[in-house]
Amino acid sequence: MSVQERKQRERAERERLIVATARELAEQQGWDAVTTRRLAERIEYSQPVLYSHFRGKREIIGAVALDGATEMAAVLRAATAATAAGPRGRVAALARAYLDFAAANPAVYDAMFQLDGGLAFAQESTPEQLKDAFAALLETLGEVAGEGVHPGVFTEVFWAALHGQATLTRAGRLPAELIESRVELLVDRLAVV
Amino acid sequence: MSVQERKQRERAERERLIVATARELAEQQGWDAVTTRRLAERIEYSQPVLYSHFRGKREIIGAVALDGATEMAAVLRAATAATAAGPRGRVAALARAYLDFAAANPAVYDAMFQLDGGLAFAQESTPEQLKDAFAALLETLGEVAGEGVHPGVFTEVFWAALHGQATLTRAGRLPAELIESRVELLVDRLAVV
DNA sequence: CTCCATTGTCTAGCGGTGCTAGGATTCGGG
DNA sequence: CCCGAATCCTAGCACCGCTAGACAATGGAG
Repeated sequence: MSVQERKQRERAERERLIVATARELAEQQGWDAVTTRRLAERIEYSQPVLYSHFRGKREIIGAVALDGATEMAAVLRAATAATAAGPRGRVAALARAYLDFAAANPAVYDAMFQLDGGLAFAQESTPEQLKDAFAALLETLGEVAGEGVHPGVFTEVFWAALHGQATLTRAGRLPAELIESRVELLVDRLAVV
Repeated sequence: MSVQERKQRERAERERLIVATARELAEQQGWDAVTTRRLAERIEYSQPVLYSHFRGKREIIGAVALDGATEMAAVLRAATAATAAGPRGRVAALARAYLDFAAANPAVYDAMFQLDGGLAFAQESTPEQLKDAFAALLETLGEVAGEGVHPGVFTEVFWAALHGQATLTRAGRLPAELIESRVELLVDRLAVV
């Protein structure tokens, strides 16, 4: 029995290694550089080993996305918890933390929201990590939805606005200089305090 | 002389054919299906012909994006012009037209804002078509920026918010049912009327 | 009208991709 | 100790973007 358990542990460990390596490689050189060959070489196994853990490349991206969601949820909660000021301050802190996370972890952010990781969204079968990341947004944003506005819908709108700024800024579609004034404007207008 | 002119015309015509075919194929089966081989087959020339018009696939995507920008600018201006109601009504019409365009032409929208078409953004060398599409947004949104708010920055924020909704909705990240209430909320909060 | 140079186009191929079939090897249980 | 099962790798498929070099068509000069 113990032997089987050890093997299972080693297998799980190797799976974590794959995901971590994929993330690292994507963050260093972009997702285009994450090929199954390079990834296999980095973990010092042959290509087919990857396919004994994941159905294919898309599932690996999905795994990175789930890791990222967990991390993002923690980052967002930490940011709002650290802010003593009222709702307005918490929302501003949340927005900045979100954009900072996206800027600091572009590959992970892409895995979550830009690439196809084969994940379900906004439905029952959505993985727990994604629901929780959304919940982290909802906790703070629900306070400032305003009367008669569904907190969930408000969170979606605010989130989409942040997402737009995150992606357009990183892709060079929005000038990088005025990031701060854009997030200020967004918080001022959307949040009801 | 006339012979050369005819050849030039035919060449320009073929270039238009390439771009139109790429767009059509992308809209039908997604950008992944737009390979140089398939594209060449559809226009009934061999692959290398594509490279006598464009540096590579990315430039073809860029050409589709420019076409899309021209079209989008026209659509947005038509939508606002057709609305008699005041600034609030024009902004709402603009927002709906934008989201409709993105939903109706997903491949073109991707070429413009999601994929790498090798285009410059938000700088001097930005192609005229892109500047004009942004100008179309600015014309209507500048009216409702509110006092002390730079119209350009306001337009960027509003645009990013729309872009976020467009991409997240299409990728299944946001439920499709509440599109209308999300755009309503966005307009109500962001626009100062 | 003939010849040549230029232009245009195609065939074939390079190195890369995601993914998989099938053989070799290792290893635990009887 | 030996056999069967589990594990892993080599080799290869079909496809990708892109390009070198052979070949054919064509317009201009003599």
